[in-house]
Amino acid sequence: MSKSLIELTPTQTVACCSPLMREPLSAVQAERVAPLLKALADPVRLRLLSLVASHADGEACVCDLNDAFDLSQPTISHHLKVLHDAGLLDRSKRGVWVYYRARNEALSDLAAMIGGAGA
Amino acid sequence: MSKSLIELTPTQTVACCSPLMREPLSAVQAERVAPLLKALADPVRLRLLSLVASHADGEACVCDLNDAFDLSQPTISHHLKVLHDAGLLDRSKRGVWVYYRARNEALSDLAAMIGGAGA
DNA sequence: CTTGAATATCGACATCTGTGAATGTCTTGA
DNA sequence: TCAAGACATTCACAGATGTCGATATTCAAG
Repeated sequence: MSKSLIELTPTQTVACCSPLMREPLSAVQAERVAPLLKALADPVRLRLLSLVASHADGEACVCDLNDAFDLSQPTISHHLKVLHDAGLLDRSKRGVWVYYRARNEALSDLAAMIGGAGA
Repeated sequence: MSKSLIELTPTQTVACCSPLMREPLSAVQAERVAPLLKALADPVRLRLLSLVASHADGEACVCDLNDAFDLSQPTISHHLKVLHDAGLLDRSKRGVWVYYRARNEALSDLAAMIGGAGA
């Protein structure tokens, strides 16, 4: 797991719980983490991310994603962009089709910082 | 850990990764999880929650929290209410003072469902 | 080069959200 | 009973967000 979201302090070595509950988040840290949560904090985006992440090859074509919702194509495109801009989805274009892939590292980092360990 | 956020399926027994990446979230599940993330998805609330969670006795007085921010008292009160309504903070009044306590279970449930296991 | 299909971008709109000033509600102490 | 302090609620407002229709962009096929 990468250590990008939170700078590790010496105390970390005696990890007892997630960074969130170990010591107060600095304003800077909070400003860095909040956008990721904001990107996740929407029912449609949660389902989109889950659809992509749980898909066979770990990636999914936008054409498939569009059909899974009762929303317009631009709206789905918008949500995918939000997830991509937040660093939660990777994008790759092959021919006319665009495939998105979940960035598992980003997800587990986020999970670790929220409620990590056994806490 | 409680199992409130996501109903467990038979597949769960062969857990390989978080619910989010194991299989597509249903619309109902997404609608249930999103509000929690929404409550967390704000820099001020992240710091508030972290302040409370990492505080000595696991709880903190509003009077202390107010001083930690350059925001008006009503604004802090509002954010605390959002966290409380989402089920992330417990509230207890003792005398004139109000103490908030982090609901660790809610946090670890959330973490588990986002990026859980080793994924 | 033109057509058609797959995505993205733009413009507009209603709704939601973060914030502060003013005010209300409790509770303690005099 | 009154005054003062701790916290919540209400009101108002600027800015962000989700959505769609229309349009632009990119690519493959013919």
